[in-house]
Amino acid sequence: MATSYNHRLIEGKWREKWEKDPVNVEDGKKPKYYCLDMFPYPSGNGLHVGHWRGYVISDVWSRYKMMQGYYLIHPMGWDAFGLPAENYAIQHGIHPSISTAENVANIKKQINEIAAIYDWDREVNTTDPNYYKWTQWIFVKMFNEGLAYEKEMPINWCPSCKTGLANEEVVDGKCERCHSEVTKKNLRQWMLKITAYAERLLSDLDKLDWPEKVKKMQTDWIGKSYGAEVDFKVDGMDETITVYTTRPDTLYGATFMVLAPEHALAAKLATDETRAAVEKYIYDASMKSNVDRMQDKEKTGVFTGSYAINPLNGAKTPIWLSDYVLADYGTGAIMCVPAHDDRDFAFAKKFDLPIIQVIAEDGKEIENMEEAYTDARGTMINSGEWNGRESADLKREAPKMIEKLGYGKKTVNYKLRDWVFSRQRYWGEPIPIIHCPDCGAVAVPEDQLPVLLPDVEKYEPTGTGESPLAAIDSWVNTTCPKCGKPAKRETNTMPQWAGSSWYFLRYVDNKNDKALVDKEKAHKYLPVDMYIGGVEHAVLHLLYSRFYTKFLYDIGVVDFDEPFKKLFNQGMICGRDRETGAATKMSKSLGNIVSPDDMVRDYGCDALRLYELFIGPPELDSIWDDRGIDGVYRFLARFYTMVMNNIEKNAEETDELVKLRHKLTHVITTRLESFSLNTVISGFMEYNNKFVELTKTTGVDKETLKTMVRLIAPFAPHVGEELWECLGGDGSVFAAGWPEYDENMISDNVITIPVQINGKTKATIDIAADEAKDDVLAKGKEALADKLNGLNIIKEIYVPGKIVNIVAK
RNA sequence: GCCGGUGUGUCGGAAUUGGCAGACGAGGCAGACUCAAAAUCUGUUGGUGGCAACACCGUAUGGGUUCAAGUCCCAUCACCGGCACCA
Repeated sequence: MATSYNHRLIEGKWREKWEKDPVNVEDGKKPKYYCLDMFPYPSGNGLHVGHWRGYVISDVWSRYKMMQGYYLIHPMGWDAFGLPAENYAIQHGIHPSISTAENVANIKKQINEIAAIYDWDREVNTTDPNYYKWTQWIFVKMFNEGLAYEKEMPINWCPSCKTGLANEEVVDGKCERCHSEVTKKNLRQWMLKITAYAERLLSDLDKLDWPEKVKKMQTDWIGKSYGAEVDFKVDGMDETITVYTTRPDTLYGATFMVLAPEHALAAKLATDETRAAVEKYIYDASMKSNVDRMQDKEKTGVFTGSYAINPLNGAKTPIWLSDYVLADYGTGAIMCVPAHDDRDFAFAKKFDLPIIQVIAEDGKEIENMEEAYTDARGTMINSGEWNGRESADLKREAPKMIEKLGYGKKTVNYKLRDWVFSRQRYWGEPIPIIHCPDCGAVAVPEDQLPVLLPDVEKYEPTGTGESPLAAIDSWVNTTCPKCGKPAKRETNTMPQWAGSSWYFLRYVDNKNDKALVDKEKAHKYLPVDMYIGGVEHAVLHLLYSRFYTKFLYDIGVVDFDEPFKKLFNQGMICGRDRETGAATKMSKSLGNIVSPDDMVRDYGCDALRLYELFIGPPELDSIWDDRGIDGVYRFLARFYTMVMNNIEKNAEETDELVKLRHKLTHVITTRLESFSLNTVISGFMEYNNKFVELTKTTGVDKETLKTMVRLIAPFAPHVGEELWECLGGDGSVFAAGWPEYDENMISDNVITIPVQINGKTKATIDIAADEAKDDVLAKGKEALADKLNGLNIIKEIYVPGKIVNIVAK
């Protein structure tokens, strides 16, 4: 009698063995494969079963690659700077470094329960001075290249976190982290000139094997548009206003102009009559929060009293101010063509401004226009020498024509803004800059890095726009590295994204104190072949990392300019809302968190790994169901027993079994390659049922069992190793190679196909795979003889190997 | 508003990309074992009608293409996600 499946014994045994005798070793001959997880923030809450999913997926993929003969880079580390640790410190008076260290230890223990094949020698922690030395080093390099610069400007400010935020961190006008409404604050900021990379960040997306959805999100975020800048002279003033437009073809339809209230000329355009109203409007706009500004769908505005001259036809168009024009996009000024733009139309209606149609769908003017005609297709009208032309052609040609006429220039614009990089918080990398009254901002010399984050007594953000570091005089006051005179340190810190924008590089050379990464190692092990993590980083982390990598490529640190060749986004695992039963994020407050520790104790790591995959398509969100894990546990137990019974039985290999073995290998490999991991598991179950049936009769031979065990090993590594040993396999199952299949062995000689009448299946017949069409049709008709009786056969269809359909009346 | 995605039994989900809809699992029902329960095993399980063989209906809704549609086309609805005055 075979022993039954005992996950505790098996898993304990193999954990010890793997520790002593690692399987993923470099021999200098194997090609490398770098499979990376998005590293976690070491939260005090620990992991729930949802966090496991991505790690299981990446480990399965890693082990598969390892079995295919690759040397694996599969590291793990900690994105440990950030607000939660700091908030915890504020509440409990414990230094963030201490709570962070505790959390790291705890989560590391939890992560080890996954039995993922992480190489802990490569571990990194963004809060380690030996790590953030290089985070600062990159900043200094960017500063030297003019990509990091200081600017005083109104930025997104979270009143609850009391810090500035990047554009990317504002979601629906709210703070990405705490969901407070974001306000504006005029602050001196460190900015990174990510816009200098806009074009490359956009066009290089083509090179990437990423989900289309993520590429699209980045494309939209970068937001490239083609158009023209057109210069309008201000009537009676020695000033020119340049507008940006994507529709220069509609220039004859421009009946007014609108400037953002923040535009440099805004106040200057006011006349004596309008001055009071203009100044009030500018002031009011400056007081409005982003949310107010977005929520006010109703257009507001004020007439400046001045007019601009349309360069094309000399028309005098009134200049207005309105906050629907954004100061920091394009030129902060637009020409308005109400007939062909929804917003301009609404504005014109509200303030009773003229509307001139210049594109007509059918050559005729629309009477009493009720909405703008925004389609670019049609014929030009009311447009001087352009009349009669196709507007789509004109749209394409107009920028060049305007440039030739000297009225402006062809240009492109991006929605992407420069990256607000300073945070007025404690728990982050100090920005390595010294402010000297004489020399200005001076970078801390490289040999003096890292600028250590000093201890403070009070972590609280001040709310004044200064970081808590500003209160430590002994740290702030220093000397200028250039002239030696007294100077002050920059007290802002970097955003959490700083450390995570390049961590994947450091894993391959994490102890190097001479360089960010050794060039040879970088060349040998990088870039990342497969990156696995949640879709929530689609524009933030993934865009920043691409920017950093491109910069490091430009300064010769690495020899590739995209960090992640392939990306996979796993879906979330949700809990159920206790009342509504709807799927919701697992959260403490909802009390629907499922702990992986409990699951591992009760069912074992292998069962939990299988269930994490079986639960649903890996790229979609799934809902956790406690009963579901029973199913995979039963499968593992039955599989284990089946193998044990067959070892005892010691059956002979047969042609049928060999075929079955090739089919199984084919099914698992193709599904795994297409990342259909849920159906990989159901495939195992299906074949196991077949093997269980066979065990009752002829039995299953050892080679077939060994194949199944090798195939299942990446998914259930402990069971894989245990059964491999029981079957007498050499060494570790992970060194045994991935089974291969022969295409010729996976097709059957005799196949069963359906026979239909008028597309409805009435019978099935067995045919030879290569049987002639006429024979098959004859067989089909014979099978349906009584049903075809009295019917007129109109058409007979045979799709080879698939189906017979008789069309009859 | 714009862009993208999804919609299949009681539930999670399959369906080689136009070829037997519901694989695999969960749950249910029935049975075996048991004093009993759990565990395990066996059978059954989309709906309606029928003793039955079988027939009809069925992949959000309405239409279409096709010998054949969950899959393709058109329209509509619902939910989810992204962007949101970017000129």
